[in-house]
Amino acid sequence: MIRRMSQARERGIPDATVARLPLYLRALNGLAERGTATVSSEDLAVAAGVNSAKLRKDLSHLGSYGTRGVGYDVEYLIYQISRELGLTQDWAVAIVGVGNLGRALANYGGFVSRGFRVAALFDADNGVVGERLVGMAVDHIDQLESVIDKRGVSIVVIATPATAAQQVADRVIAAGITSILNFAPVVLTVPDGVDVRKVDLSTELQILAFHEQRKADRETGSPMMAGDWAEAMDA
Amino acid sequence: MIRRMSQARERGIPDATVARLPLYLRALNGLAERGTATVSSEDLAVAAGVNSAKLRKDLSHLGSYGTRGVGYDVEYLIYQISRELGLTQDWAVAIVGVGNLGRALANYGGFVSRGFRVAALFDADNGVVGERLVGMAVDHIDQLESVIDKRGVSIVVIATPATAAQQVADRVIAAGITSILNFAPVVLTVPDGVDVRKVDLSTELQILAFHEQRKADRETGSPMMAGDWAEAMDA
DNA sequence: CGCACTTTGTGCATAGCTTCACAAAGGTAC
DNA sequence: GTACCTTTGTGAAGCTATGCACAAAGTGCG
Repeated sequence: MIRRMSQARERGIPDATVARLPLYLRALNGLAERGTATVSSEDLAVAAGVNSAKLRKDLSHLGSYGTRGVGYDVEYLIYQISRELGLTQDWAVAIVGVGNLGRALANYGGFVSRGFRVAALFDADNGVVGERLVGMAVDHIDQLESVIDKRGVSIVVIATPATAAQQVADRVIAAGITSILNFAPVVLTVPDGVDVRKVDLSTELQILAFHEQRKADRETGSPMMAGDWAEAMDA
Repeated sequence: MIRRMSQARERGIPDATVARLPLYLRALNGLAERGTATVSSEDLAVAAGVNSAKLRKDLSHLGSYGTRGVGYDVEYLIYQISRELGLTQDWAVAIVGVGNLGRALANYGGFVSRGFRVAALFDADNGVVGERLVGMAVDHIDQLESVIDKRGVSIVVIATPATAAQQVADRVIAAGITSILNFAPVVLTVPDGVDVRKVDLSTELQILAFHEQRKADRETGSPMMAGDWAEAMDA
């Protein structure tokens, strides 16, 4: 096969870049709504909250879609990023676990937006099964494999209690799923080839607490000493 | 001031390390519940899903808390990590926006767990104000500054619609808050010294979609061509 | 006491990411 | 057509993070 693309595109966009593309896409959509036709890397970088050199390097991994002296065509760049991210096709998403979080996710507007569609909802609780959300009846978890198969689900969101998460993961993987978004606070063990992304509220809070504490320490100049273990453990 | 600590502790733990400490903490809590007294870096690394050398290096940034030939004392390490993360004190957290997501967050068990306490709930909708959740009445957003001050809130979770997020951020920052966890899909602009962490569902889904597409491309060997813009834009 | 075994803590090489700085490329005005 | 202006795309340097591999430090047994 001939290597058509410029060397930048051969294969493999850095993970750090992929993680930022959604950010750029959102900023671009905002610009498009306001009717902006072209944008410079500098302005887009400000809108996305990143350094402009980084933005240009990120975009250069997709190809050479800018015009020197002018900037980037907003609509065209939206299309190119969407295509790269695989948003020009529709992804059928299943949500497992229709508790508070599952409901929030199902109702989340940006969810249904470009490229994603809630195609199935599952719960183990018979009090919830049958309930309708966003025009979709909740199926019993027993139906997991058959419904996933029937509706062409390719991404599964796990919003169950921590104790159920691994079991759900095992089942959906056995059913052929290779992309999982996990909200349960556990480390999922999965075979190679399966992508798991984790969203973890308490982790984020803990990281914030760390920095908040650092700021407080810096002001008072009195970090806690290392020797106070025994005392503190009494609490 | 005398530099007491070993050189590893002088100041500044790498961000990448800080981001993993909550993970280790969770794994350790699991071990503690099962009654394990000591654990090797190898076993803990498996439980946390990371490389053991990385785990040891991460822990070495906190100090030298292991015993060669034995491993780490589980309880002691839990305490040290908790202390480093600032979880030995209680953080009062306010949730702004009591929609589906806000409710899910307020009810989230792991939230209230070690170190964090929901101290205030705010909403702009008078239909929601006054409602009780987790033993806490929802206050009107007008009361934001006074309630934050009165209850000693130091971390704010923004779970509002995207359009309201920046405004809420501006107000809580003016009220002295320097740590924000943002669930709204917007880039918040904040002054130096304010930490913002973002949790973004659609970003995560888009990253998954990217990898899912890559897998599909690899199988069929037919990535979409770059020239099809005009056609695709008709859709 | 000494030897064999385990496991930590870290020096070092490597890989990946970020940022600077600038040449190359395109647009515009006259 | 030329001179000037703007902005991209990228080489190169610096920084951060990762993972190997091993010396140092501790345990336990005979």
